[in-house]
Amino acid sequence: MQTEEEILKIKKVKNTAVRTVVLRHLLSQEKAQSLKDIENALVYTDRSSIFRTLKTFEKKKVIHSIEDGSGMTKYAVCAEGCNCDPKDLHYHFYCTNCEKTFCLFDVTIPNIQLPNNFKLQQANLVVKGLCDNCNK
Amino acid sequence: MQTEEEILKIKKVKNTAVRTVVLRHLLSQEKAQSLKDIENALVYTDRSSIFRTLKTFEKKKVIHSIEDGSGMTKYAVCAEGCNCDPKDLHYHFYCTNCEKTFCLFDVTIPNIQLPNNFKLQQANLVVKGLCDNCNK
DNA sequence: TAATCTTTGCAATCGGGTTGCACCAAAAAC
DNA sequence: GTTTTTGGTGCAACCCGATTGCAAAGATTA
Repeated sequence: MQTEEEILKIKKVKNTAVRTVVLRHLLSQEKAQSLKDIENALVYTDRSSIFRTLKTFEKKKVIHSIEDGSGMTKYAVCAEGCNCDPKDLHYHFYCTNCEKTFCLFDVTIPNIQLPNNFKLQQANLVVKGLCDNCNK
Repeated sequence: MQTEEEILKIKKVKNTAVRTVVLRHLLSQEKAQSLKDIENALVYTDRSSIFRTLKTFEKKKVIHSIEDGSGMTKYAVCAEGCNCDPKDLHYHFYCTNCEKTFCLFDVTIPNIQLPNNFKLQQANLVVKGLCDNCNK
């Protein structure tokens, strides 16, 4: 497991106080975090600083963003060696009742054959419905 | 081709002035329309009335909504016999440069095998990148 | 006709995201 | 080592799509 400092060094992002705590928070959470999640966790850090930090992280591929159907963009730390390639995609299942998001790692996604000369940058595959707990 | 009145009758939605013009507009457009699109087209109709009309239409399955990656919810009239089943799904491709949305009807989508007892209601499969025109 | 329910228009609000600006701290140039 | 430059931070304000409270107008029922 890499420390925050190591990750930032590898990804060539200057280490600052805000960046360290934001990255530490993201690393400590199991689930992808929204700006609001981070804001609530880091009460002494300004929202816009967190926001700009996330944008910086995303540009430098420290983290990637996820649209999970909840309406809020979520962020998660890239795994080691992750190039944010849209290859290892997975569906997100968003329960419209309990508002939880599930990552459907087991559902395979075929190659998306785009029309000629279209370039894939990102894919958000969001399925909405009722989870097992709410479907009773 | 059904008239607005016929569609509303079939779907058991009371016919009103606003509903007729909103539905007529949606029927007249090739592309799915956002609230703002409709607002711009129907200058004398109030935004919140259009909004509530869209919500009513959606509940009564006159139209369905689409998240195409543009950030604005779009609406389109259900085809005859459409139950808003998430069967005849297709990907949307959103060009991050020119901000146009493309429907990728030709890209087949396999059955999404959800975990036990999960219920599919809706799917938004949005692929983002550069379209052929912008990928030069 | 009177009472009730629904639709409509207006204004206000909400909430996630974003930006302008001044201040401050670190890095680079002198 | 001091000055200049660059970049990060905090605060407040703004943007914009979506949504709601409320009262007036219209339709429906008793």
